[in-house]
Amino acid sequence: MDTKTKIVIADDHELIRKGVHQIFSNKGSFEIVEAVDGEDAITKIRMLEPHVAILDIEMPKLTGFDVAEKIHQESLNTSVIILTMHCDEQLFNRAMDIGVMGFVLKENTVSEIVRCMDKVLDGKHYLSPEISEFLICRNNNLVSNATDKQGLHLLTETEKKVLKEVGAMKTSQEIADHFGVSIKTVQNHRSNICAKLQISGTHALLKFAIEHSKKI
Amino acid sequence: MDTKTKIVIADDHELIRKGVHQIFSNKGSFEIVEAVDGEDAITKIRMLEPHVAILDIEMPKLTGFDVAEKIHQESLNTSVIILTMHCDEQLFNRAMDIGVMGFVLKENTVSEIVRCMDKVLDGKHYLSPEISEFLICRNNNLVSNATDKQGLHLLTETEKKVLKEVGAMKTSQEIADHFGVSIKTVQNHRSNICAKLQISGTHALLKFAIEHSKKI
DNA sequence: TCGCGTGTAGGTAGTTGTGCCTATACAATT
DNA sequence: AATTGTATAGGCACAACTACCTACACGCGA
Repeated sequence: MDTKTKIVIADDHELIRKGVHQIFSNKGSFEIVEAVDGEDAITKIRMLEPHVAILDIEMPKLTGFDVAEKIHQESLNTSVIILTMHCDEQLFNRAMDIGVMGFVLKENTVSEIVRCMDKVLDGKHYLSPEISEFLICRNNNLVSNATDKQGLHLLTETEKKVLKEVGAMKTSQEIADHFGVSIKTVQNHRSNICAKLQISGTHALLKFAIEHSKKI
Repeated sequence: MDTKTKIVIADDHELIRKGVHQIFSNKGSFEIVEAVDGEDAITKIRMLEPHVAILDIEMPKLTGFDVAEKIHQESLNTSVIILTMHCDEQLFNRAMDIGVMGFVLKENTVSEIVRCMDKVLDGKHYLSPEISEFLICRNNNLVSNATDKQGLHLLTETEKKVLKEVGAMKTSQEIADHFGVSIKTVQNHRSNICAKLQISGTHALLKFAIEHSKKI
């Protein structure tokens, strides 16, 4: 049985790689692979499919975000920890959108990286406290997202009510019963909503409704 | 000129009060006042209007939340740091709703409290990384309870990969193409996943996948 | 009054996913 | 050698949603 936790460390600075390598090689059951740039990283991640990939953002050829996006697109079973020097809100937001599990600053202590690894291996998120500020901003800004509102404000009240029920995982029939109308009416509303939101596909509306349920 | 930073420490445990007191009295320019319960705290905060109030949640007479709410209602110019033993999602959400600036666990290190104080005095938020998970859940409007994970660990690797793709809004056909297998295989995986997760209904799996997409 | 948006309702066809079967192949375990 | 778990693949009936149509009633503004 291979009980070792596989991790890939990608950073173009050898010092950082060695430092992280040192931290976890001292901790026992880790199988550690280093990558010197983004392409090297994604190649090794594809091969090994490690439990965790620790990625620098600024690397030659591919950024850490590019690598994280590929991991996500290819549905690789690898959690991403971003290790960066920059405490920057845009960078952080991009990381959250891609779905990284950890975000640690290089200025943080060694114990921070270890705690992050523990949490991520436990399937949880870990953010350096320095950047929790950004997450709170993100949290408070949820309602006023320009692109989302463009679509939503086009909807009539009835359509919004229907969309709300769709987001609550109700079928068209259930919605029709709830409002005392025909199922065809509900289906028409759904079609019209799709058209206004410019979405198509079998379950695009359901996904939209779930993701925006709090804003409707 | 009074250049000292005024802080009030409210906790019914003397040991905690003395500990925090010690930390900041060693750091120089702090004027520190202790309070033994919630009523004592709000009285002293009204009088002094300190820059920061460090509040325990569980205190006699008034909880830390009650005190924080009064501070907010009376528009006192005092930032609140909640210092608690419990890493609890409900408590955290309540704190965020009231508008506290800091949330630190007693199990955290001393340096954590100092960093928190620095950030809050700088007008920023500070959250213990242990609870950033809750904020992400809050952000994503997710529920992170144990029952979810109990289901997830039953899944095989292939099933997890399929579930991941489902959460990315891919159809069975697209997933089949992506993995180079038959659509029937994918549909079988979906059925098996539904059975293991004990969910049923036309779109229950899609909803589950979307809501848990970050954890798969 | 005419047009437009809105809410209502129906038709038909096609796609997608579920539920419930069978079945084969392979690996690990018993 | 038999069993179990996993991944693979197919059949069939049914449910749910989409896509693209028509149609009518109502109210509001030009």
